[in-house]
Amino acid sequence: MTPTLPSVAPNSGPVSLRISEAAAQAGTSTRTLRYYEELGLLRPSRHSVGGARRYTEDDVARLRRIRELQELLGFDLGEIGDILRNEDQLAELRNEVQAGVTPERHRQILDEAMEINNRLRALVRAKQDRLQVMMQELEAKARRYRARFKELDTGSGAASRSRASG
Amino acid sequence: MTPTLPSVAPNSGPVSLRISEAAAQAGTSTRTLRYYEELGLLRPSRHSVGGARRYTEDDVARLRRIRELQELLGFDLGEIGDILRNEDQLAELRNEVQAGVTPERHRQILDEAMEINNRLRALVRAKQDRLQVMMQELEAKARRYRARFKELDTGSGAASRSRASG
DNA sequence: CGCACAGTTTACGTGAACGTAAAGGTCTCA
DNA sequence: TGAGACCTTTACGTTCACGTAAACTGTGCG
Repeated sequence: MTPTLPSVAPNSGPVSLRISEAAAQAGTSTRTLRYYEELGLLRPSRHSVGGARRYTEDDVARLRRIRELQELLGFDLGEIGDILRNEDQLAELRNEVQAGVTPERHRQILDEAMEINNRLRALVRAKQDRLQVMMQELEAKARRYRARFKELDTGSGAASRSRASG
Repeated sequence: MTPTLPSVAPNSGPVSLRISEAAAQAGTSTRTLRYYEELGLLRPSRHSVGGARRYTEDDVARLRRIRELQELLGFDLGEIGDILRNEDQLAELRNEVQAGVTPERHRQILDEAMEINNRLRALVRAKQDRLQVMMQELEAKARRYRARFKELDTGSGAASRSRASG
């Protein structure tokens, strides 16, 4: 049988997923997760006693985030690393793990985060605009196609076929 | 000097661009154009006497189309080839180069085009939706960042810094 | 305990999309 | 008639993002 997780209690604490499960939840492979870890993008929050990677739901969320930045915005993994590292710094500040941080440093990190945020939003807007243009072109084409279908149907008395619906 | 184009008349007929110019207009490289040609994606409409590639504005438009499908929708060059080939078939029909085409064949090609069009539109819509979600998340983050800036500013009496504007 | 499956590291392989260099041909101008 | 910028083909190189295989370890069940 497939080995169950080292469940201390039947279902307590943050649910730990093995690597194959985490990969499946994000629609990717175990190799990909190990590769991301190698690049410093995604570290499992925990390990089993034997050293096997155990992922939390937050880890999976981070993984999904990576995939979105990659597939949707077209960043390479290096750029994604830059983005994530900055957010991690910010998270560290919030957790006040770093009590001895100066307000200047705090402000600097916030500035960086804001700049990245601005760049991302600009990029998203740009993509949205381009997609809208493309969509309009596609719709125009669809209209032309439909017109040509009508032409064909009226031109010949043939019965209308199965047709992909707009 | 840079050799001028074999201008029969100062500026008549479809403007022919050399490969470097066409590449520049699409923001890519000459290698890329030759590669696309190798894959059957983009053939220059004309050649110089000596055999050099000459691209029309339509060729450049097609090139830009390829880049959009690649960068915006994430297709690989093989899939883009499928899409373009179908559209080319349709264009051939319009030009009635193929006079001996049966209405059945005509309808079949139109059906294929419509199906591709539907798939593309669905994909664009999906991307638009995902981008919108991402944008909302980014905006939420931006708001949190701004709140933290205020925290910092009121917390200390320091002068406000240069700040990235939202 | 031992089986079977999942996980581990290490390392080489792969496909896509070009980059780049070599060796030569072409086109226009001076 | 060069000079020089641009072009050609051929072919090997490169980067990214993993895939895949090998050899080994760990985990849970019967």
